[in-house]
Amino acid sequence: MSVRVRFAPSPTGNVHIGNIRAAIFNWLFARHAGGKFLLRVEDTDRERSTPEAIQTLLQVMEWLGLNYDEVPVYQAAQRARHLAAAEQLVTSGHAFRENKDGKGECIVFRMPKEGRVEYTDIVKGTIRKKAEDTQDFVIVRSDGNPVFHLANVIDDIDMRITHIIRGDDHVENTFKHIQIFRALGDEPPQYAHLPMIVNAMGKPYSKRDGAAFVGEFREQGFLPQALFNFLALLGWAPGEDREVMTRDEMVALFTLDRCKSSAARFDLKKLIWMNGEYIRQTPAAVFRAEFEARVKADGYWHTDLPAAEVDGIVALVQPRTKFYSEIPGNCAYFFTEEYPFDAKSVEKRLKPAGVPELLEAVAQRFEALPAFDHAATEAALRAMGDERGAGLGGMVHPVRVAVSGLSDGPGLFEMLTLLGRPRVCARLRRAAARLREGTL
RNA sequence: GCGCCUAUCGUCUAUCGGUUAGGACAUAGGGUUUUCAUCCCUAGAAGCGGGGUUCGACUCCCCGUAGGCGCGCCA
Repeated sequence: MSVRVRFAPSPTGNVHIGNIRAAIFNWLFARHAGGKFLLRVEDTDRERSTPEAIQTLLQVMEWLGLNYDEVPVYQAAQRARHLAAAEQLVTSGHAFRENKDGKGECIVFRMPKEGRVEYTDIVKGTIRKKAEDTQDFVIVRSDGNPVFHLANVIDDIDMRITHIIRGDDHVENTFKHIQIFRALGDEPPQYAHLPMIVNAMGKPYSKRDGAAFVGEFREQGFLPQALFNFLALLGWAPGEDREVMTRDEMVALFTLDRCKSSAARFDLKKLIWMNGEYIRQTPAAVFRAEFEARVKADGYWHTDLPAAEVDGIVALVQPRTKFYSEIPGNCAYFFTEEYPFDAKSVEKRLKPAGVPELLEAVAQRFEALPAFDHAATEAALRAMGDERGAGLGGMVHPVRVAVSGLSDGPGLFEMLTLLGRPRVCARLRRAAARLREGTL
């Protein structure tokens, strides 16, 4: 029988990283096996399941490249089918009607009370408990609506799901689900319960731990490939010390028996590192599009910059970018004369005595240069550093801060060349003037 | 409270009874560089505790401890 798995989120407007990680594992499993990856939208909560929420869900999946097969199933549309199954269970004696607490008549599923229930979880091994430790549970509410457990199982039957890969907060539910499958005369599918993702404190990862939703990572400028790769490695390891992998490699390597069963902490530092790896691999044109979007959103962008200059900026910025949202703060000086100055850098590099004179002397020297390029500017600063006994560093640091407002960034001479002589000299003189006025 | 699950460097993990317990992130130091990033080198850093089983346990079993999950007419 060919593999059929599903991702069954309830659309609430935000997709939690724990859920999307489950989707990733399902997807990898299906693609590895050459099976089907299906989407089932569990939209029975009419309050939260808005069209916008469903759109968000679909967008997130597309962004991460989680393409699904077949037509998505909307659980709310299966209501009649769920209720029919409940009737069938009543008829066969596996369920009964009851008026609990006077709330009206609901349908309760009867759990076996003798022996033990067990199942073999692909990642957790055999899980068993005494039947007496399980309890009957409601499958149709007194308002006539099917409950999660019922709907979930019926849909899995209808979709001919072969493997259920989900978070391990469902291990207990599985006992219930298995009994429903059997009561309906179906063999339960295979189960694989994934460990939870926890925060730095070892507690379940939530909103309070920073970004918890996929959309937030996207906004911060994480690449889908990086997030995908990173999340895939939370609870799974292909062995052989493989970490940064292409999607195809992950598909080829993925197996459930290499999944761990203990909780994994979300290490943002490692995600940031990995994202940097992916950004450096990104084609320049792709990076440039995102770069432009980010700078525009921040208001610095102007369209009259020659394309070649933008290319130059991108070439300097891309190699040192870890995530896109840090771009505007690092690049303002490429686009405006009103670039902000970092207070600490000003204090350290521009406040010392003699700096205004030094900046003006540099401007003068630069203006006298026959050509304003990397070699010439470097030679000029080296010479001045020697003359003044300040060394190259003594020249470079004040100039960098004066010209960019920051103490770190691309190589200074690449930066100067890109900015061009007029802008560089004007900035040096203006910084000197402002230092004298005390407005810096 | 009852039940189920889990337990290797700070973090993600490798190890399927025999290893100097390996890799990556992070950290520290060094090299390259004008800064940052990259790149390279180096260092420190781990088997929760106690019993077994075994010639030999991180690995298997039991107990304890800690944590997680579940115990809804939520999903």
